[in-house]
Amino acid sequence: MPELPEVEVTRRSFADRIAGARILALSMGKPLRWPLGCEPLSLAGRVVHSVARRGKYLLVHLDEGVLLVHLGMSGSLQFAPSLPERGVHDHFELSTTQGVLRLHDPRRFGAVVYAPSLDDVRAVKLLGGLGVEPLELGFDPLAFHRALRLRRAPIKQVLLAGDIVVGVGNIYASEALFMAGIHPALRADKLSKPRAQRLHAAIVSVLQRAVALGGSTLRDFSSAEGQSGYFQLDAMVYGREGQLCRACGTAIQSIRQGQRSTFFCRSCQKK
DNA sequence: AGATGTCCCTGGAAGC
DNA sequence: TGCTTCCAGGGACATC
Repeated sequence: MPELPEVEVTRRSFADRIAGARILALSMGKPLRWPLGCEPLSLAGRVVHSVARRGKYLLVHLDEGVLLVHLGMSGSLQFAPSLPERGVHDHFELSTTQGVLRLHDPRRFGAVVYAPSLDDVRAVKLLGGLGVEPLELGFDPLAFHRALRLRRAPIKQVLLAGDIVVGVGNIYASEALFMAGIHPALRADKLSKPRAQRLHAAIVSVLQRAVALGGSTLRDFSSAEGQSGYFQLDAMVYGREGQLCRACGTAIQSIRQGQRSTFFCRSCQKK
């Protein structure tokens, strides 16, 4: 599934090549998560200025307006001078003077939304509530601790909510909590400052490592749809229920938190 | 306001 | 073998 590192690798894979391109046509397949929000033909003639990222959203900046692209859980983007005939799961296509940008998304959890600007209500609704970027300087250990102290929900669910820090998905949340030795059901406001700092470091570490492996992930992902990603190959706890903890040998447990699976080691991770 | 539950969608796996 | 059910995932939204 496309996580923050894959979204970033995707961005880098075509940002430079599409910059400066003039849009020739835009066409949609089956409905995605949200409507585009404008008449597709009205974008013809506009120029792609740059491609940025915020959380798991790609921001395709045009000379006027911006396209917000989210890959959902099964989405992938291709950009090439020309592409093979469209398949049944290709639901968005942008033809430009420099190539074709295509979204392939079987489960259609993804989205492409047009907003006149980032200040527009549509963009603010999607991006306004996002927390800090975990791999940028704004992600500060002490500020992280202060933010956690205001939350009574289980730490795993607070991480997943994405309003304190973005990019910690279901897999990374379990892995980072294992790395920090913290039980996923612990109330966020019960983390001591040192433990919050450990968790902060674990999040940065786990995401940086994923970014470093992102290129191979992307290749795997596009060629092997639905295959377990690179991360599971050496996950410490995610997806390993019943298997032995790589650190202490205790059987890994699985619980449900907010309709999501959480994996942890009851011996290594304490409340 | 924060917390919680629901829903969107498809394909693959598991159960009958 | 063929059916049904469950599950995965991010995140907006409604409700309390």
